[in-house]
Amino acid sequence: MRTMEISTEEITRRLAAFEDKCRRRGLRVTNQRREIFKAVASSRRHPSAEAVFLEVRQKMPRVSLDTVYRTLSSLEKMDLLIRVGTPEKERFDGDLRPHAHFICSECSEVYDIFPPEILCGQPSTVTCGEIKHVNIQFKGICKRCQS
Amino acid sequence: MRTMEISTEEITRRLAAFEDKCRRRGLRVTNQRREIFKAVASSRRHPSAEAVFLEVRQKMPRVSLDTVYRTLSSLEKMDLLIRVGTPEKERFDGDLRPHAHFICSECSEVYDIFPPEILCGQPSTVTCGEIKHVNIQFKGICKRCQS
DNA sequence: ACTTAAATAGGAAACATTACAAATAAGCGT
DNA sequence: ACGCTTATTTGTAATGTTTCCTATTTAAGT
Repeated sequence: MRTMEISTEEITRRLAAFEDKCRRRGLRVTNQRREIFKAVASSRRHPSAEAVFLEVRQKMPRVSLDTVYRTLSSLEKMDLLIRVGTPEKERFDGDLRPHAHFICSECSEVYDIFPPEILCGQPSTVTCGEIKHVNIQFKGICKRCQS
Repeated sequence: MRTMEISTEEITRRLAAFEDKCRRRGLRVTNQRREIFKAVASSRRHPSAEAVFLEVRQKMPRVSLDTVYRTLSSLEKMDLLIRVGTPEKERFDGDLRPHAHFICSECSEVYDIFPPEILCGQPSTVTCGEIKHVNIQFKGICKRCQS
């Protein structure tokens, strides 16, 4: 299995970009935000809010779950992560490259599927498993809400 | 706007297919199941469980919410509908033709996008609205759970 | 260092969804 | 058609995730 780790240099670079983005928007750069961002950006595991909470709490034992949820939402608004809605709970992905997700209906694990695998794979099979259902979602603001 | 209604003949045909499918699986054909199936199959509105509940309750005032949830899940297992996970609540779609969904981030309305529109549309625009994020999901059973 | 508005912690609330035990009814054989 | 068996439903309680609220803390500019 491919490693789930991302290089320290990459994280440092993205952390600096994150802090820049906060300042440009007039948002304060707090330790909580830094740690929550790092937890998502450094993982390829598509962590849930609770997983992020447990991870961050190792370094900041007093962090609250509310802060985690609030911060994850603001990171999403800043386009620093995307939300992956699984049937049971929300999970978060710091990898912004266009890609699909394979969600296991047994264990709810989330696997990445990058374009070549989608385009070249057998009709209903990719290396992650057997595809049963496809759910392609576009999110944005509809014409009715724009006017 | 395109009509949201589906012809009575089509509904009758699909209802018969649904009853057949139940009997083949040894599931009892109850009035609750019939009404819940009809509510989803006859709508193009991607109703939530609560919307189905309110619709069905018009004809069956004593139907319970639990029955609606249970039945929607079994209809999904029977491949008679698909689940559309929106950020706030689950919604259900009786249209099984391969198509994508556009979810408004303001009002959470769900619009259908059929392949030609996806393939021929401008990069980040379809007739539903302005696309901000794409979430392509494949669901199935992963290799780890298969073994 | 001081000020001030923004952000956080902790607990309570809201929300959708599921679980449970008692009551009901579908489908079968007679 | 009648009753029997057991799956299904009902009504309510419980669960689990996410959000709200207020006092307290803290980042960042003066």
